[in-house]
Amino acid sequence: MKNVADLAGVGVKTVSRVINREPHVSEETIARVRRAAEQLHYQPDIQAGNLRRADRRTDTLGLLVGSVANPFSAAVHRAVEDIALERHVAVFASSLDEDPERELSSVNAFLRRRVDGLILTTIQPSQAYLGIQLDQGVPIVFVDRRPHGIEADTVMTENAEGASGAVEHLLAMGHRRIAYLGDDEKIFTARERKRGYLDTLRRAGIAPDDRLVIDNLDDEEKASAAVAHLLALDDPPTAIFSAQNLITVGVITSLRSAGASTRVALVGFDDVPMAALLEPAVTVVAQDPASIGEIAARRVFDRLDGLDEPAQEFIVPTRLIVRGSGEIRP
Amino acid sequence: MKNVADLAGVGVKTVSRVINREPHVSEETIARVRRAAEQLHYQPDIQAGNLRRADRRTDTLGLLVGSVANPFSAAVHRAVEDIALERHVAVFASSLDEDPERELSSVNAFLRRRVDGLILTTIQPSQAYLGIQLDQGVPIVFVDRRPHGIEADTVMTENAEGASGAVEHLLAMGHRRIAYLGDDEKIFTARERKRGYLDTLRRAGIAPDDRLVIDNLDDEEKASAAVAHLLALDDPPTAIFSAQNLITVGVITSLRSAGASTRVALVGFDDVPMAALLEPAVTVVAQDPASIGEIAARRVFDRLDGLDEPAQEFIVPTRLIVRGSGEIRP
DNA sequence: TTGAAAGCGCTAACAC
DNA sequence: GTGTTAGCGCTTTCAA
Repeated sequence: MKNVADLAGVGVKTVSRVINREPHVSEETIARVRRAAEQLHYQPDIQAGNLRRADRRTDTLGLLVGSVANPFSAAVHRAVEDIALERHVAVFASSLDEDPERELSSVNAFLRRRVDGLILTTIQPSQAYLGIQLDQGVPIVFVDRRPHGIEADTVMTENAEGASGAVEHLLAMGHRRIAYLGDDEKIFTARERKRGYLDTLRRAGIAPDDRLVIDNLDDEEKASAAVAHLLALDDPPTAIFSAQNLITVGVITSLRSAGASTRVALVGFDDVPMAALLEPAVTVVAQDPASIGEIAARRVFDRLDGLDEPAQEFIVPTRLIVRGSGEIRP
Repeated sequence: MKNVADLAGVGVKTVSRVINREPHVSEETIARVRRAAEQLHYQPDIQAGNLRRADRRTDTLGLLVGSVANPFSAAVHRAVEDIALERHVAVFASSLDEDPERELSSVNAFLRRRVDGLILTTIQPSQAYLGIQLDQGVPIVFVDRRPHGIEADTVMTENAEGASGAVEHLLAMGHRRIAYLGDDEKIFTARERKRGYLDTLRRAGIAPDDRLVIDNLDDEEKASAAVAHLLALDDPPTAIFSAQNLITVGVITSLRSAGASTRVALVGFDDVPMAALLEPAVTVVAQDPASIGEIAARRVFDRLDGLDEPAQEFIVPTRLIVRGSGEIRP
C-alpha cells in the first residue's frame, strides 16, 4: 500500500480510501491510485486490515461437517457456500470423521484464524468448551446434531419423527417383524432415529425384538454382514428400517446377493444416490441438507448483523419418498 | 498476549516463546504462562503473527473445484484436506460452477487472504493473469484441467486415453455405431474425451457420424432428451459412450424408460454411484479423484518446502470397470 | 479532500 | 533465560 501511495504521489490513507471505495476522494486521485495499484499488481491484504478495523471481521466462516466427501455433508457445504458468497465470506471446510479429537482441533484451527462464525457438526459428549466464544459474541450454529452443555442455535432433521414415519409406513404395509439397522449410539442422529423406531413399534403394540435391533454399523460391509445375520434367523424380519445412507447401501447389496431384495421390504433414512433407478427402487425418508445448510448460514449472518434473541432449534422436515422397496408386503 | 504477559508477570516475547514452543524458557515460566493463558481463555491470532513472521505463511490453502457438491470434486477436496491437515493447514473450498466470473472472484478472494498455495479447477480461456503470483513464488497447481497462457503444475485424468479405452471396448464388443454424449466443449475435459472418441473411431476405420455426436449436455435432463433423440433415428446407435457422470445418469434413465437398457450398450466416463447395483450394472472408465487431490496437495507443499523444478504434468490413470452395460452386443 | 501518527496482535532482532 | 523495540500491512483518529 505504501508503494502504491508513493507511486501515485498520495498518502497511504488515500490509497485505503480508494481501495475501500470510501467517499471524499476526487475522481482524479481515484484514477491515479487505481493506475498505480494496477501497475504494481497490488492485492490488498484483508487480514491485515481486519487487525485494526472496527468490526474486526475476517469475512471468514468455519464449517465442520461429517465428511466433505459424504453427499449429505457436501450438500450442506454447498448451501453454506452459496449464502456466504453473497457476503464475500470465504468458508473453511473440515471433516469430523466422528473423531472427538478432530472436533477440537478443527474448532481451534478456526478460532485461531478468527473466523466470524462457526457452523459445526459435533461428536464430543459436551460442547460446553464453546461457551466462552459464544459469550464473546461469536455466532455458533450446530447442524445435524444437538450440542450438549451449551445453549446455541441448532439446525437438524426431524430424526425421530422421520424414523417413525418410515416404521409406520412398513406397519401399514402389514409388517410386524421390522429390523432396525443403525449407526453408533454415540451419534446424536443415530439415537434419535432409533428412538423413533422403538417408540413407533411400542405404540403399535409390538414389543421390539432385540435380535432385530443392530447398532454400531459404521460402514457398508458391517451393514451387509448384519443383514446376512438377520436373514439367517429362524424367524427373519420381513422388513428392514435402515437408519443411515451408507447402511442402506450395504443392506441393498446384501439383500440383492441373498436374492431377498424383492421379498424383504426396505425403507432407508436419508436418500441414496440413484435410488429411483434400482430394482426395486428404494423407498426412503429423505432429508433436506440444502435447507439445513441454508438455515444455518443465514442464522450465522443474522447474528453477525446484530440479531439478539435466545438460541433456537430449527427442525427441518423429512419427506417419505415411495419408490417400491418399502411397499413389499410380508 | 499482552494481558497474558501481565498476568504471568513476564514480557510478551516470553508468552510468544511459550505459545510457539520455542526453546530457552524455564519450566517454571512455561507453567506460569500456560496458567495465565488458560485463565484468560487466550487464543493466539495466527494471522496477526503471520504478518511479521519471516516465512509469511498463513497456513491456509485455496481450493477451487467444479462444485463441492459433486462427488468427483468432493473426493478431490477430501484428499486435499487430509494432506493439509497433516501440516495444520486450513482449506478454503469454493465451487466454480463453470462460471468464468466465479473463477476470478474465487482466486481473488484467496489471494486477498494470502493463502500459501492454490489448487484450481478453471474455466477462463486463459490463466495468464496468475503469472504474477506464480513469479512471486505462490505455488499453484491446476487440477482436472490444463491451464492456458501459463506454465504450472497440472494434475489431470488421462482423458483422451480413457475415452479411447471406452470406445475400444465397445468396438471389441462388435459395435460400429457408437454415439458420443458430452459436455460443453469450452470445458477442457470434454474436448479431450471427445478427441479420444473421434480418434479411436477413425483409427478403426469408422467415419464419425455427426448425428451420433452430441455436445453441450450440461445436466441429466438434456442427456435424457439426447438419448430419446438418438433412439428415434432411422439407424440408431447400438452403443453409447457417455463422457461425464451426470450425463451417464441421464442416459441410464432415458434408456430405461425407453426399454432399451438391455439392448443398447453403455460405457460412461467417471464412475457413477451405485453403478454395480443397477440392472444392467454400468461399465465405466473410472477416474481416481482421491489421487488427483493427493498429488496436487503434495505438489503444493513440496513447492512450499522449496522444491524448485519446472512445471510438470501429472497424468492420473483411469481404469475400465467392466460391469455389464458395456458388454451388450449389437 | 487529504495525510500524519498511533495502534491492531503478533514476531524478529538484539540487548541484557 | 528474558525483555525491549521496531515493524508486518492495514485502519482509525484527528488535524490540516
